[in-house]
Amino acid sequence: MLEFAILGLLQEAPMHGYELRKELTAKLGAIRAAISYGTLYPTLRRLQAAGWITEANETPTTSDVPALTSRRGRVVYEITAEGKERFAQLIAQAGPETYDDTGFGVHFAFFARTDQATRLRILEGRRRKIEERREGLRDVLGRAAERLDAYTMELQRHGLEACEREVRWLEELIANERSGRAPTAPTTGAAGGRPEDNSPPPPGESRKERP
Amino acid sequence: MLEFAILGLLQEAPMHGYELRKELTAKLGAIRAAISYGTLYPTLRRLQAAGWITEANETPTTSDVPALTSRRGRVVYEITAEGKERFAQLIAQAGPETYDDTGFGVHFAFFARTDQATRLRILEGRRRKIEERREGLRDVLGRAAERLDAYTMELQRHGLEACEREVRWLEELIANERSGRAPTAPTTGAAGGRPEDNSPPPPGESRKERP
DNA sequence: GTGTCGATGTATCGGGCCGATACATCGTCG
DNA sequence: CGACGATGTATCGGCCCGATACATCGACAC
Repeated sequence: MLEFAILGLLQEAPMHGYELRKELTAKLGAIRAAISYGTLYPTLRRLQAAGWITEANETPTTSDVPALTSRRGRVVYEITAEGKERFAQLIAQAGPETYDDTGFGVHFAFFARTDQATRLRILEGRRRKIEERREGLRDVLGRAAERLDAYTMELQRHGLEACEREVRWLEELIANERSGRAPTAPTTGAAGGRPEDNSPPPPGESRKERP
Repeated sequence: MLEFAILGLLQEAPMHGYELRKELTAKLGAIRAAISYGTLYPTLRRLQAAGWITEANETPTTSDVPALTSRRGRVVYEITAEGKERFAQLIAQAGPETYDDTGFGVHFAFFARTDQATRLRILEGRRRKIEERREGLRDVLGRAAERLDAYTMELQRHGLEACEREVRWLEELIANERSGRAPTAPTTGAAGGRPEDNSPPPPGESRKERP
């Protein structure tokens, strides 16, 4: 999962570890806590060993001061062609982990780089999974009610409500997706229409308007 | 976290691994997926090594079929006195992990075995943590809006809404707690299923651990 | 009879991810 | 000029997961 997120972020710009963590936190703050360095640095090493990222020479920034770089300094990583290929492959293939809380959140965060068919497939898979969880909770609340104390039941009830709300949210997103609009855009005409402009790598950054 | 849940469940009845997993899934279904056996069995071994649980002889069902027990059969675990002490200690001391999603859920699921002061402390700690997450999301949605694509923003928006809702839920629970009522119970009598298996260890209500 | 299928049941292994910890540089403010 | 917080890289022990293997049992089919 982290591998996916790192490859996705490095396609926007080369970065060093600390920066990567900040961007990761900003982008995924809704679905998980800040990534640990104890995870990040070994993962970077793993990605580098696999050939998906490489160390980029830190820009000497105009008038040199070259020799002083002997200090440990920042290590800037950039994605390789193989890395981009790997990212595309990770987007396309959806394993079961694509639909759990973290996996779905990470995939969703990179929907702007995902084609519409895949977006739809992921949203529907997620909906299915949440519906199953919802049914499980309904079962427990119904059949096993007298075996559970009031606090446990309240926890299930709250979880059930969250499931129902997420299903509704997904329904909306799926409907939007099918009608070719941007995420939540009951908005006015601002830049909405073209769903096909999400092609990933072009230098023109894909900022969609929604202020 | 799993250690906590196992000790809590084994105080209700001795159980073998498979059964433990089912009960765990029923009790914690709202907050996490089913526990993996690759976690459960090593954890049971760890708890046993620590002296907090022991293997209970499966009831030989009086005098018959003795030698046949050579088969691998089920291994029933029961909690020890040290285990109960450990559980009480884990309830009392609240580290940072007590307030993250999983940690809070597990603690909440055993609120029926937790004294009111501790319940209140945990609920307020959780509220504080969620409020911080909420502020973080508001920051991102406000300040960094133009740096994010529409899907990422929608994810944050949805996460923000979930935070706001959880804060309201916690507020309710805290108010109930202060007024001395059971969770959200316009329902039947006391806080629990059957009164006999509830309130197991100390009839003495308020153990004062206030620092 | 026997085949096989799903539920029950215990167990290991590689690997991802975490928190704690350590250490070094830099700008700023008192 | 010294303390402090932000920036920055890195390791280690340990929890937990998914995949996998294997064994027993009742039930239902053939």
